[in-house]
Amino acid sequence: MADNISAARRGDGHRVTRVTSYDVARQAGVSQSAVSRCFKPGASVSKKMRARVMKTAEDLGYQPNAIARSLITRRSNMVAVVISRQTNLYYPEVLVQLSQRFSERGVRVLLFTLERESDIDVMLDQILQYQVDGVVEAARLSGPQIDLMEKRGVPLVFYNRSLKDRRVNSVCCDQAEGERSLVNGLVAAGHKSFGLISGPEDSAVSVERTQGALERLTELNIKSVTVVPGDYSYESGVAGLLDLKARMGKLPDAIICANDVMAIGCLDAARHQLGVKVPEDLSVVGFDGVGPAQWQSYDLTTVRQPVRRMTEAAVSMILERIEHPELPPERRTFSGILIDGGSARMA
Amino acid sequence: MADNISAARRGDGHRVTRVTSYDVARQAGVSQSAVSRCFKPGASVSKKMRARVMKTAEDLGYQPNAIARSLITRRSNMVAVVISRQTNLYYPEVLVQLSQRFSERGVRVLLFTLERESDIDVMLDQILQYQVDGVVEAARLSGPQIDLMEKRGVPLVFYNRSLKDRRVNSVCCDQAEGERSLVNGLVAAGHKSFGLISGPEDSAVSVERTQGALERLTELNIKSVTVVPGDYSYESGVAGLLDLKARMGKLPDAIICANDVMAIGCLDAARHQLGVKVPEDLSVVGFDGVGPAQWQSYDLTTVRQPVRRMTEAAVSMILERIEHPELPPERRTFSGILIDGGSARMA
DNA sequence: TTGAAAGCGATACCAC
DNA sequence: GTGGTATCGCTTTCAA
Repeated sequence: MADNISAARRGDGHRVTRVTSYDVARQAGVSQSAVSRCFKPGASVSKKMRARVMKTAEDLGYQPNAIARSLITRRSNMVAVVISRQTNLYYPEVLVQLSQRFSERGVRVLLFTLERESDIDVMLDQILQYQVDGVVEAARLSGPQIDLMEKRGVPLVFYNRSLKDRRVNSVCCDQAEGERSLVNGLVAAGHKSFGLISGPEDSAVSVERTQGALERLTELNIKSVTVVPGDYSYESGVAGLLDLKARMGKLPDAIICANDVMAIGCLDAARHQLGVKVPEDLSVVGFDGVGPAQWQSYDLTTVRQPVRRMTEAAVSMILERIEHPELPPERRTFSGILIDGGSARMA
Repeated sequence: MADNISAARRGDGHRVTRVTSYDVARQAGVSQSAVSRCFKPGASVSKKMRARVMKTAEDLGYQPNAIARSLITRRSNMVAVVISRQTNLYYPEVLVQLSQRFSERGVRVLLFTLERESDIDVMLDQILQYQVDGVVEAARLSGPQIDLMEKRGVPLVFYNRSLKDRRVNSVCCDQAEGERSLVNGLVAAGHKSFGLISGPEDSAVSVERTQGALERLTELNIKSVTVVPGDYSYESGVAGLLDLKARMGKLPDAIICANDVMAIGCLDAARHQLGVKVPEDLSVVGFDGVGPAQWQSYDLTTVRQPVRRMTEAAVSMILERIEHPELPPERRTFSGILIDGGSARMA
């Protein structure tokens, strides 16, 4: 331990050990604790000391080691964000916003993307090992999985998913309400027969949307309703349209898709494969309000999720829970914004 | 320190201290080092010991603390991925793939998204503090910034950016080559006048694309070429088209856009605002090969980047550099794949 | 205000 | 194969 500085480099110039607070302390002729204090906002250090230490820190290129700090403070300042591959592909805005909001608040994001839902157990272990302060889940978790996180004392906020029979923190867009308003508009405009293209079965959001639409259709006494499966992809929107036509014998008056990307696929297939006029002969609606939905070729009628507000809510909710773990579970539900585009005849 | 287990909980059930290897050791009646060894693959532990330890670890819900491990091993097993907001919004595939590839190799991703390029200095400090083992930069870095990372001994791989006058690790798609092949096809098909919509000035990729196209046009002795600025967004594709028309007096034969999203905007504006037939009266080409480029409304002629191969290359390049810091800088350049869609007349 | 010393929770190098 | 002990780089009492 004689000379950390020279020992810190190998012949090839690659640093082997980093500059530590001890190095700074020695160089500045102060104690190591003093150095530590200088980097702690609001600590009691004399002006002279601070200036001296900061100067040598700068010279040596010292940066406090966040890993070591985390070990002693038991705060990693990292939050895990778990997002499904699909969500980021079809709705990248969410991750971008979350990342930005956390970054503004000085919190680092450890990213986990899920290819298959089955990978989640391994991932939870990883998340726990990395001692994140909290988790934002834009994916489904089973009861036992939630139990695990709770037992470990890791605050958890669900983004756009929540288990009905469980008290968890969540930020959601009101999927059912959004669907109901779409149905209301369509029915009021005279549509009589409906086709629905649902999303992945394992997506709670997708189920809520399809259920919401179905319920409202039933309430309004609409009899002709057919549901076909989809998986949120463009291709499944195309296939869904053809599927509906085959099953119903002819096209319905309106098609309600569980997300925008499928609606876009459906719309494209109607126009380009079947030569059907949208919205004159067929109305198509989606959900999400993604960028492409506004493109002139589509001008989709849809429900936009208030992503900015939702991500802000999720971020502050998790940070509050980190500060105050005793806070009771909270559910924040945001209404979507009906975008009356040109892909559907609405009242 | 008498009873960690009971001390580990407060009245409300929130864990305050985690289960450590000491807890497991005590419970299992073995040494703490033994516990550690059991969690290290390939360590010499007897079957009996391993079984015993794993059992109590399971019972207690013990997971090794990755932070503590990182501190002693000087390996965080985390890699920083720096990506611009734009890249993830317009081209989400990249981040999804990178994340997936790292995850497969047992490496965690610390995500940094850049809103403005100016934020990058603060971010680099953050990256260094968190002791990441390496960095994948899908953003521009200045010379001094690269110096900083090198001085700190953090391996760095650029994704689709590289400084000409610097030896750095990078994985790139050959932007210029891609543009040249687009130009070749367009010129061979008889297009005489060209409009170019460039991307953000601070994006090296965008500059390479526009330059590549310009060079080839010059080589082929095409005189009528106008360049207008864009920013990669759909809106700037729309504006670019109108801008080109205004500046040239009439529309060119072909428009070359620095990315797909602008090409889509351009195409939409041509068809829906100007009533121009694409590709009959105007050819439009893009670059990237994003999902929407293949949608039936667009069927864009473009150059697809081999994202899968590129992300694989970036991931293995950075992991190799982490294992062997002495490896010399390497540049891997991939050719794009020409997608001969329906938005341009090509030879 | 400052410095000495005790951890945080693991790994790794020792003897045994 | 197993257990003791010295780190890793920091924060945090506790005296001075």
